[in-house]
Formats: sequence, structure tokens, C-alpha cells
Amino acid sequence: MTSLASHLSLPPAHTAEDPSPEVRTLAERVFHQLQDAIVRGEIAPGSKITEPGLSKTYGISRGPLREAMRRLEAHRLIERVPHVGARVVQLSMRELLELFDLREALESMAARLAAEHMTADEIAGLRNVLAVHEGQDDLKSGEAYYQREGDLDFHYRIVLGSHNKMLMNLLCDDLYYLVRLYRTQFSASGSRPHRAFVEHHRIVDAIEAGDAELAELLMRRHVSASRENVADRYAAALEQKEETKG
Amino acid sequence: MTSLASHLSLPPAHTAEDPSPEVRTLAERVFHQLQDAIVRGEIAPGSKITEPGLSKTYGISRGPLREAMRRLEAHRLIERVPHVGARVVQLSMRELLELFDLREALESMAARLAAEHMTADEIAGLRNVLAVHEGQDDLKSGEAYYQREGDLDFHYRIVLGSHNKMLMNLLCDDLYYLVRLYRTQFSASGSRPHRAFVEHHRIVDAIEAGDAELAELLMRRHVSASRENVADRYAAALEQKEETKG
DNA sequence: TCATGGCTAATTGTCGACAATTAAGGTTTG
DNA sequence: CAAACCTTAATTGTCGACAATTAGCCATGA
Repeated sequence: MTSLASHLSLPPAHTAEDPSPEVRTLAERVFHQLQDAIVRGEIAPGSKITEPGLSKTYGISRGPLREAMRRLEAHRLIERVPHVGARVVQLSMRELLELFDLREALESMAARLAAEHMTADEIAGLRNVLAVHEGQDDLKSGEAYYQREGDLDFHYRIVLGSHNKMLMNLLCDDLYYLVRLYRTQFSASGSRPHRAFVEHHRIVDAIEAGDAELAELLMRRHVSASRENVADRYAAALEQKEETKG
Repeated sequence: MTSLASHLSLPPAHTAEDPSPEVRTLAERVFHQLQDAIVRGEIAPGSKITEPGLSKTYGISRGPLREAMRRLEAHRLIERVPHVGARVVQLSMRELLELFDLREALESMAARLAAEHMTADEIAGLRNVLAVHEGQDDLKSGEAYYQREGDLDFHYRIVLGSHNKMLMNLLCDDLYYLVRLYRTQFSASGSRPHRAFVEHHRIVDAIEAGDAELAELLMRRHVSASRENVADRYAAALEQKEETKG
């Protein structure tokens, strides 16, 4: 279980299958292993990865490895040039902000659909996630890592609650891996944790009340605020850099 | 940026750089060939595709073929089961409607960004597309096929006009192939052509005026109207089927 | 000194063969 | 006669080897 599901407190329904969802073949396994290694930053962003190297590291031949790399390429986690090689994506701040724009459009839609279709059980699970993370926050408010995974957990569940398969695929299988990659690459500390918690609670309230319009609006604001926060911090970092230089 | 560009009315050729952007390897070529064959319906939806079969058809070995299939799988054009085989996706009406929901969220965002960032040249090209397609419409209003490709051409250019790389990748490289696949699978005739043209013109007007808010609203309505049109036609088809049966 | 040319080593692209798994069909048995 | 088992053919998964392309390096010459 190497997918995003393993980082969540509950198993996501749409990937739940009998024994092991997709890890029965070498190519599948090394795909998930590489995906995880890249997202966690264990393989440096922008670094070149060679087939013989990975082949030896993971103890498999180049055949399945190349298939895994083709999938990573399709998910935009690596970039390949024919006859030259592949390297882990190096993401720019501009692309990060673009990613936030996408999330704003898609997750606000997810929140609206969740308010319409989420079951009582799913809502209860969502509240539970908030409770758990707030407990962690009380315990050690500086531990940003878990908080960040918790944040993604929250968003993940709302997407599942939309009951829209296409949307689930798009966000959970593709974009969220990029989000996590950005977080490691920019070592973006969670920041504004209390504020985010309040917003999360209000979103759940709207969903529970079945107020689709409000849920959509709140989620849009929430993602937009995160985006602005990241942009501001980046601008500040740039400015400070200029000062030390001048 | 190779992919869908070949279906547009504007220049793939005259900037003849290196031979071909992404068709230098067998795996790449067969990927695009298969992608095209699936989207055009030349390979029946739901039909099983075997590696020896395709290998013989395209005259390549199974190695590159499998890499191409892995990419098709990541793009959700085929579905694979380990040790069993692969088949072309068979899409349900529910998923088609979900796809429209995605498009509504993403393309309305694209229209807003296009109104903010599109250049004069790009807008001129957009108007040209409309003119060309209206000419075709006058000439032979029943020729739905070209009209549909033209419709996608219009939407494609607006996405490019957003100047948002992530959005371009998502819509042009992934979702639009699914859209075309749906069109062949449901043999969805263009329908409401005149209405759509009017809406297209208004959207361009808003973009040219730099009215981002209006462009976003109009595009949202436009996609939503298409969705309702498809849903209505499907409901009608179902009803008629019931009548003939009872 | 710098540019240009070819040479070499390493990596990627492709292929054919072998092993593992599945699904189907026939056979046996209750 | 039906159900379960086994055999078998076909397909998929994996591997190692060979061919093609690239990038770096050294030598040569203006």
C-alpha cells in the first residue's frame, strides 16, 4: 500500500480492493516506490536518474523499470528527453501558484458536490480527522509535518465525498502528489495553522448543513488564502535575499 | 506540446524545427497512434487488446508497445488488469456528465485567465477559428464532425490563452482526449450548433474586452448548457427505448 | 588561445526468449 | 447429470543482450 492511502487514517474507498490493490507486479511496485521517494524528496529535485542506477537500486531489470518511469512521466513527476535521460521535476514558484489556481477551481467544486452527496458516516470521519489533528496541534503545535499531511487528509476526504470519480482520479491520483512534491521542494512550513483549522471547521459545517453554495465559497476562499500565504512568504524570502545581497 | 496541436488549423508545419517533437522513438510513435486510434473509435470501446496482436499490427516488439500502453493507462484511455490484459475504456453516461462538471470548473477558469492574459494575436486567431467554422456551417450545416472538431479547437485555444501551463497540460493533454473519445462512443452529434456559435462569439467578446468575470460566467454557462443538452438527449433516447420496448 | 574535429565511454532504445499466471476445455467422480 | 479437478494453450511479466544515439574528452589546426 504505497499510494496516498497509506498516509491517511482511513482507507479510501475507491482504491479498496481485495489483497493488494496494484502491487502484484514489479513495475507497479517500483512505480509506487519511486513515486513515494520523489514526493518525499529522497531523490533530489532536478537530479538525473539513470536506468542502470535505479535498476540496481531496486534490484529489477530495466524492462519493468522503464514502464514505471513512463507512468511517472505521465504523472509529471519526472521529465524525459529521448536518448538523453530523465530527471525529477524541478518546480518553479509560478507553477506552484498555477497549481493552487487549479485546486481552487477543482476543490471548490468538490466541496459543493460533497455538501450534496456526502453521507453521515463520511462527515463523521471528516470531523474525526479535524479532532485528531487539533489534538496533535495542542500537543506540539510546531510539528508541521503531520499537520500538513493532516491538511491533505482533510482535503482528500472532501474530494472523496464529492462522489465524482473523475474528480477523485484527477485530484487524488495526480495533483495531490504534485502538491506534496512542492511541499518538500519548497520545504513550505504549514504556517497559519490556527486560521486553517477554523476554515476547515466552517467548511465541514457547511457540508453538514447541506449548504452547497456556502461550502463551495468557503473552500474557494480557503485555497485562495493558502495560495496568497505561499506567495507572500515567497516574496518575503526574495526580499530578504536581496537585502543580504545588497 | 506536440499532441493535440496537430488537430488545429494553425501551424504545425511551417516552423519546421527538428523532425518531430516527440515521435523520435517507437514507443512514442505507437503511443500517439494508439491514442488516435482509440479516440477515433477505430478500436472498439471495451474491446480487449492483446500485446502480441498490437505488436504484430504495428510491427514493433512488445517492449516499446508496453511502454506506450502504460502511458495510455495513465491517461485513462485503456484499463489494465495484471496478468489478465487490457481493454479500451467503456465510458458510462455518468462519467460523461462528471467530465462535463470538470470542464465547467476548469474551462471557466481558463476563460477568466484568457481574458486577463491573451494577446492580440491569440484573440485574432480565435476569431479566425470562429469565422472558418461558420463558413463551414453555412456550407453544409449537417456536417457535424468538422463542427465538433472546430468546437474543441475553440476551447483548446482559450485554454492556451490562459497561459497557465498546468491547466494546459490537464485539459489539452488529458481531458480533451477523453472528450473526443466520448464523442465517438456516444456518437454525440454536435447539436445546437447555432446556439453554440452565438455563445462562442460572446465569450470572445468578453475576452477581447478584458472582462474576466464575464468571460468566466459565459464559459461556465456554455459548458453547463452543453452538459444539459447531452443529458436531455440521453434521457430522451432512454425514454424512446422504453416506449418501443413496452 | 580558442574553435573544430573525431573518438570513446556510457546511457538509452529495441529485440527475442524464457518464466509465471490465467482462463478455457475436457475429464473424472460423486 | 452436475460439479470439481486437472491439463493445456495463450497471454502477460521479466530478463539479458545487442544496436543506436548522445555527451564528454582529447587532439589537431588556424
